[in-house]
Amino acid sequence: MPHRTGSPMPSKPSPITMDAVYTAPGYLFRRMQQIAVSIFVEECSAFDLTPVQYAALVAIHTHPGIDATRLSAVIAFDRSTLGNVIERLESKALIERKPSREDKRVKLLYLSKSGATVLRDIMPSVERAQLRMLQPLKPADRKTLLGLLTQLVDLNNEASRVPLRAEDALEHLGKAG
Amino acid sequence: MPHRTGSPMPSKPSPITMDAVYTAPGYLFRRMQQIAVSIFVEECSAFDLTPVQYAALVAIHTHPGIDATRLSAVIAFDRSTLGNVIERLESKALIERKPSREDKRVKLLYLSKSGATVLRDIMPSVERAQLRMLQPLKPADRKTLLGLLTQLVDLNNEASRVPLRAEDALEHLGKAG
DNA sequence: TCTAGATTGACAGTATACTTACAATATGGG
DNA sequence: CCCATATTGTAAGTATACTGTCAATCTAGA
Repeated sequence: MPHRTGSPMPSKPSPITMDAVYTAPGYLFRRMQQIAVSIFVEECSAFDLTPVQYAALVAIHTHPGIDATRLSAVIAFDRSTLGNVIERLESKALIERKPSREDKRVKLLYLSKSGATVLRDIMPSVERAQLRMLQPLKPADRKTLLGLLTQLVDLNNEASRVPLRAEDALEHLGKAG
Repeated sequence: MPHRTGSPMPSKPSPITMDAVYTAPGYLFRRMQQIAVSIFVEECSAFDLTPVQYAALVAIHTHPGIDATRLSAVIAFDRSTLGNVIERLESKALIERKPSREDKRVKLLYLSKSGATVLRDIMPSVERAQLRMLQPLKPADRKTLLGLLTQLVDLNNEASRVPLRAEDALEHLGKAG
């Protein structure tokens, strides 16, 4: 078979079918994300918390006094998006924002009492949701899928616009407000 | 082991850690979706099409004269969301909307000439994007992951708010405008 | 046939998720 | 010490993705 170097070899155009969409990884990831959010919201409806708001609460619980920029790195959200999330959590009185003494630009984040209560109480519902997402698969397949997904997300970390930087969470420890 | 019936057995509360978030399927699906969109947009930047707009174009190409409600079932989007997507595709002149003669409520969707051209030309970029998403895995693992994901999305179809109804696409065939 | 109920597209509202831009503030090199 | 540069939070703009609701229209049962 002849093989040109330089520009990529023009291959036969693939047929444009819905099947090509349905079997594409990108489509499957989007679908699975839709399904996951739907299940989460349903299981946690009593708490009026979205998946993102839940993740933010956990991170603030784990890193009290973290600032918004570091929080965005720890849960891999965009900084701008996170601003709105924080606003909503504050308006629900689940978190508190206090200005830092050391850096006038920074607002440090803490769980409120009611935030800590909600977080503690929502855990069983969150776990139920996570189980339900994988429920249709055989237990061995669940493990396989989780393992491969974990690998893939880790290896593709830099490909996303907001890479996860879990280690950033430690940097606020010297900056108590 | 004692076992109460009625309410679920209260199990030991799990520790609240970021690791619990990072290993949860819901988190991995969200991350993977972020990464997939980022790769798609990067590879297809020359065409100024989002993944959703691309899927809509393919579906309209495959089912010319489909209406918005049926389109939403075929690509598993919410009907309201799809309205905006259609508007944008129309404003870019990639599709055309024509009122149906048989049903005054319905607007039928068709690819424009430039829509067909864009769709044909974008295919190689889309394929490159789909490959890149799974690139970090060994080929055998890519197959395994895709297989499990396909199963899971299919078995969880009804759990999402907007289940896929691929067969709905056929119903417009009697309704030519 | 006539009307109760369903469907269709549109709109408003909420919540991610990203982009770029900006002012206030911090920091480090010269 | 001072200024170029970087960081922080915020805001405006775009695009999903869902919830409702609504009016126009269609359809089917009594």
